[in-house]
Amino acid sequence: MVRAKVTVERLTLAAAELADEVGVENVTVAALARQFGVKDASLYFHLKNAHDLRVRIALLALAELADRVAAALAGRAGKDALVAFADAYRDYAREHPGRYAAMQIDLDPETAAASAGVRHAEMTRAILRGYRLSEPDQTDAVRMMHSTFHGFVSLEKTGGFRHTPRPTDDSWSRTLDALDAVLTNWPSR
Amino acid sequence: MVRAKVTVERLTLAAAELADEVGVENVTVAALARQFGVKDASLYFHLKNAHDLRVRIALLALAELADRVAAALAGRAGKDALVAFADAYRDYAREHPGRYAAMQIDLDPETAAASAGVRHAEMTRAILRGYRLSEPDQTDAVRMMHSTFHGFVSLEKTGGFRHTPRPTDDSWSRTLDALDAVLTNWPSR
DNA sequence: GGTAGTAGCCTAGCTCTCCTAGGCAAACGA
DNA sequence: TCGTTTGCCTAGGAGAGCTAGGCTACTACC
Repeated sequence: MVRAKVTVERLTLAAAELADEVGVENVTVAALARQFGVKDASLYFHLKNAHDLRVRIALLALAELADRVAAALAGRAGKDALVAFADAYRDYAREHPGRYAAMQIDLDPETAAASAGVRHAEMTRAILRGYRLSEPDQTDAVRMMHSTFHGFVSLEKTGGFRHTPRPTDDSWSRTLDALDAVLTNWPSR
Repeated sequence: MVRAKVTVERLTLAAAELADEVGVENVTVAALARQFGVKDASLYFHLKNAHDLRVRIALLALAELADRVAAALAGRAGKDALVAFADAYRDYAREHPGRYAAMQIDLDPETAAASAGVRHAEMTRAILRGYRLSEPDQTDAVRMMHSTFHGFVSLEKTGGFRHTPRPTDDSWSRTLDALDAVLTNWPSR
């Protein structure tokens, strides 16, 4: 009998794929065990508990997304960089709805600090270098950017835009135009 | 023996309060039954299933929020109206985190169309009358506004802003300033 | 005011998930 | 070769979701 070579990494990856297919809330230890041809109890050798599994999906997703954004950002500046960041973010969320949803569970502070989430913050700030904003405007702008991206993607997914026929792609690019405009001309107090 | 007078309305309200205390994901038919001093199986006379319960919480929340926003909007226009809307939205989300989370579950199209969600859309459009935007800019602006509000509130709740010391209240009001600025001067193609 | 119907609860019982405890066997290092 | 560790197993309990079917109390109607 050949051992199945179950590792935390393989479990996490399989769980992430499962999440994209059936949603994070349906990612269950039992289902994962079935996929690996193993009893559910056996997985508790690798995982602390079910919540631990979801956290691992979240961390995987944060790292993957950070990689994508970094790649998209390479060699760009100003509005180019803004759009590249935004598109990479939205594309990832649409390709991996389960992973994206997992990213929204709140991590405890230490875990969050050690996650790839900090890379996002750094990269967002990097974009703003093209817009010459100083603190605390920069922090406010980062928060607004992130809010806009996350809010749009989130509402698009849950169908919040369905009642109007206009293609969401169009609204998305116009929203980015608006964001670029307001960053270029950030209102002073 | 006095009958407990369990009705769908009372169940939904109790469930909503439970959601605010322990989170929607922990709102269980069994827990609700315990609160009413009744066996869990009995509640299936009033509810279709557990998902039905959560949907009812969502619809309640949408209606409550629409009422609040409507009240906040009365007699205001322009930026005043924008800020009043936004604050009402954010305050509701912070006072009722469970209800707010329930609002994010995706309703099937018919349910959504019959919900108070449409009132939100109408009121958002009403705000934009102060900014003189014509279609399709208006739709794009509505979507951007909603995205910003939802994104900010959502990230604030899950701790997405925790890594920077700046008070979120300040970022919030500056974000609204920025939103007002970009609505006033919506970039033309 | 008796009686039929229905509303509203019950018990019993199934399935599924999460998780713990304790056991056994394969792989590996000394 | 012989422990030791690693990685799976079985057994089993708690709690959630849900169905089927039964009992009781209130309601309405003749």
